[in-house]
Amino acid sequence: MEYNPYRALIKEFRRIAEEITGSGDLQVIRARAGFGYLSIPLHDLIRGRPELAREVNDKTSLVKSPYLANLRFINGFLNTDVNLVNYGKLVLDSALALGPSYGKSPDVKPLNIVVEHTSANPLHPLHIGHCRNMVLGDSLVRLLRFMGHRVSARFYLDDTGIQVMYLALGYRHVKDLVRRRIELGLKPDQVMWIVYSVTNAVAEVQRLTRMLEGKGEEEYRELVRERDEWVSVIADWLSKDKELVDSLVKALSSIDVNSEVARMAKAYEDGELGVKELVREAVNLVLRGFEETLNQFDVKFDQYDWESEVAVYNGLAKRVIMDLVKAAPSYVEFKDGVYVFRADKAAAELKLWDELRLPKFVPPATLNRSDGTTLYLTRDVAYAIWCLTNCNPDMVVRVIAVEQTHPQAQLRIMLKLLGFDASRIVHYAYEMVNLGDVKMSSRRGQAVTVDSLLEDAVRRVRAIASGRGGLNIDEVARAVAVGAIRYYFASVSPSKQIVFDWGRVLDMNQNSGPFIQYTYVRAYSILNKANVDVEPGQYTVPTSLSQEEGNLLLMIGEFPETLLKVSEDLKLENLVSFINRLALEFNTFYEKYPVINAEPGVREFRLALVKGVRVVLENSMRILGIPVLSRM
RNA sequence: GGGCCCGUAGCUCAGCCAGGUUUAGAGCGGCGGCCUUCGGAGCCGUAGGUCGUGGGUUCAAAUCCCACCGGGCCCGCCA
Repeated sequence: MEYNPYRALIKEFRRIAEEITGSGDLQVIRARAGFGYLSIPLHDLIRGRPELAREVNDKTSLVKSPYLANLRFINGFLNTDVNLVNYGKLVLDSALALGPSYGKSPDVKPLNIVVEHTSANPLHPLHIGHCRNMVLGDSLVRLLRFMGHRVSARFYLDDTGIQVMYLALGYRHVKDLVRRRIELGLKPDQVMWIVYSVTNAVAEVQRLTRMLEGKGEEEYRELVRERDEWVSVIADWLSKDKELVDSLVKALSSIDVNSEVARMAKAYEDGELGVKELVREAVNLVLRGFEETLNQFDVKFDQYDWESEVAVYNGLAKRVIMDLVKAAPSYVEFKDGVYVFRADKAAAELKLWDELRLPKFVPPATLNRSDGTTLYLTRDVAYAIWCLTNCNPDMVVRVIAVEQTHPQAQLRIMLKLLGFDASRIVHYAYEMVNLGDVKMSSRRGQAVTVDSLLEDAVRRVRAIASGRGGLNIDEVARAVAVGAIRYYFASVSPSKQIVFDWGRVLDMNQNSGPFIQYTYVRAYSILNKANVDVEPGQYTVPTSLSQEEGNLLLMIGEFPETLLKVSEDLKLENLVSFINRLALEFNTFYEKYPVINAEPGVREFRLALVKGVRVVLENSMRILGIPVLSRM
């Protein structure tokens, strides 16, 4: 048995090649189709040494190895096939014996890892941008746990930001209406979205109206145009919930929203009781909505870190500024009541680019508002310090949109200057999700929510599944929809922008979550019907294998190595494409060869093979959070 | 103006970090087939590509380097 059969195979090949060539440090690559399975380029070695080339060529036929076959020297490459009878047995025995742990690499040193993800501001329902974050983050959590690391999944809850105060202010005036709607079954974050967006719109209308005074004609027109946009935001919400919006607008009309919000922000940071209660109540309502959505996708957090608790009330955020002044006075400027951190200067003078993986340009950062309240970045530094101190992580993976590259770079520089090991903090950046040519704006009420995406997917799946009897359609539809959505977001490199396309997400054909689930069901039902449990060693690999059987053995053998690389690079999309290839190959095999009705001997082998495929599919699905179904 | 990311088939994307062999891979969509066999959300076949452009490095470039073109994001009291 081997935890990583592929690696064992490579080791064997390298050993033999080194023996033949008398040279060490050879690089094994996958052979191109038609040239065997593995290959070692020897061009450098044999250049100008024809006698060595001849020697290598002669020696290949003498090699004896249980795992390698048909070693030959072609075009400067040492190519080899695999002895599938022996290697295939090693692979299957390993997959069968290890089962749910097949793919784990026991020599990976277990680390303490914090994965912080989703971390949406508690203002409105999660939208498809958050969905990408959530899927990536939760899959990383599952992946790293599978590999044996101790992972803490954390949601950084920004309850201190100015935007939350808009939500809380609006909520103060329509509490009863909000409560009634939630009691009637509306999702709390959905209701609070209206409150947040309308309050924001009223604030914008007020601000723009004030700006109109004494402006020239052109500027005046521009401001009115901008104001009209916000008026139409209110109008849109009005058409959805007239009672709530009417009474909210009426209540806010007598208030200077912007200055009240600023006052509340200060009061909340100071821990003033009334405001604190109000904000917590509002935030908790939105959070209840988040959790409903997260549960649908089986996303669990070990901890919600409330920013006010981990960064503000403990005084850390303010101390960050003072400590920075002390530790790096030449990089902190003070003017007009505001501290500015010269990240640009620090990065350049201390040459931190490589150590902290910084972009070549990092802009300066303002650390506080002139009214004394803290800014997000400063609180974020405080949170990082809190996290490094309290969670004792070897690595902190933060799933955060790529547009925050600069603030995240500034954060690492500050941490470094404050004496912390900032290189442990990894900004796992993902590109944004667009709706065609419009950028989403939850503030303006323009966003596709995760809930609506899921419901649409469920509807779509129901249409396909309704023809099948004897199963709980609703439960299955939900699991398949979740699988489709998770697969889609995990399959695209985080560095690529996504133009959101319902058709692609809801595609249930090959290269999709449902396709993987379906393939698993096929494997499962064969094994279920055969009703025998194949154990390691209870079968022999036939000498005449089909192409498909051989490919499946090789792929099962590659799984641990693939997974190891995926977990080192944090590239989930490579796991996705691996299982898609495996599923394609398995379905080809499935169509062509009987398993249960195969002749004795072959039957046992094929059952073992199917079981091996099932093990790899199941482990992969668990890592990607694709629900595992036995019927669908 | 500066920095970062993306550009591969009509469309959506792997492959690039650690270059490798003669035909650069998937899916969707086209077109043509397969329901007497373990579940057809499947399978088989077929058409479709100057790997954005131009240089360079190399025995060898989609992959590394440089320049340019196209798209996106960021660049001090939002997050």
